[in-house]
Amino acid sequence: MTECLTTLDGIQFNEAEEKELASFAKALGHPARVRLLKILAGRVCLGSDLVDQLGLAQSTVSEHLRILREAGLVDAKVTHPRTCFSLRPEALERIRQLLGDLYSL
Amino acid sequence: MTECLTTLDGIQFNEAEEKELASFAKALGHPARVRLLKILAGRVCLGSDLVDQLGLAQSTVSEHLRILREAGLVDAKVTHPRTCFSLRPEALERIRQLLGDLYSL
DNA sequence: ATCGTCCATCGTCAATTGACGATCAATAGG
DNA sequence: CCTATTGATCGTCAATTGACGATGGACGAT
Repeated sequence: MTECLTTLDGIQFNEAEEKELASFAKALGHPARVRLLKILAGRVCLGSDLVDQLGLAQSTVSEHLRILREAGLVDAKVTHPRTCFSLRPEALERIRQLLGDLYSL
Repeated sequence: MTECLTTLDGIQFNEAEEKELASFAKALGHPARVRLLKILAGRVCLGSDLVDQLGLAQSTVSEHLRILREAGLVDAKVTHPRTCFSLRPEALERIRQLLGDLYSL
């Protein structure tokens, strides 16, 4: 245990927030998912012309959307036979907040 | 190609920025790395008492640090036999900017 | 020159991820 | 009831990740 410039004694970790941020980040950690968010940021809702936009197989896009939904970044409203996907801006705001907590404390 | 609430015609993608954000996010996408950043946010520099803090094997911590360094989130200055790790706040600022571009455009 | 310390790297293993085609479920419309 | 459409899910495969112990390299100090 060598020395640091300042003590390490007083650090308290917020494991919940660490996991929360990591989980958001993981969901964001793929270019296709970033692109999906970008598309959904502009327009309110989408069917799956998202598939056309991404040039990936339908099942692949569906999987990316599932990840984004599970992370809370995207919302899906089913109005059969279509599903409307939308961005959840609160989630992005939350990420910014968590990032802020990270290095301005 | 079904209908969207607004057109999809005019979207132009910035693939470089998408990859940049995804790459940052990927590096952030693990609780141990978030914790490392949290530690490095508070103090200027560290040896590897980081290992003690994380409770992971030295090689594992070293690997997490490598990922953070390669992503540009962390800086390492070698002053043998120690290495000083520090946060690169510009990187976090850049992430916030990329996030902002995502949903306020 | 040797030793100890610190950190990176290697090899390995299990687990997860990303992509795909194929299939399934639910509904609207004929 | 049948069909077409949309999107979720399944199974599979290769590739990547996360973790570890072991090893190696670079100093500083003895």
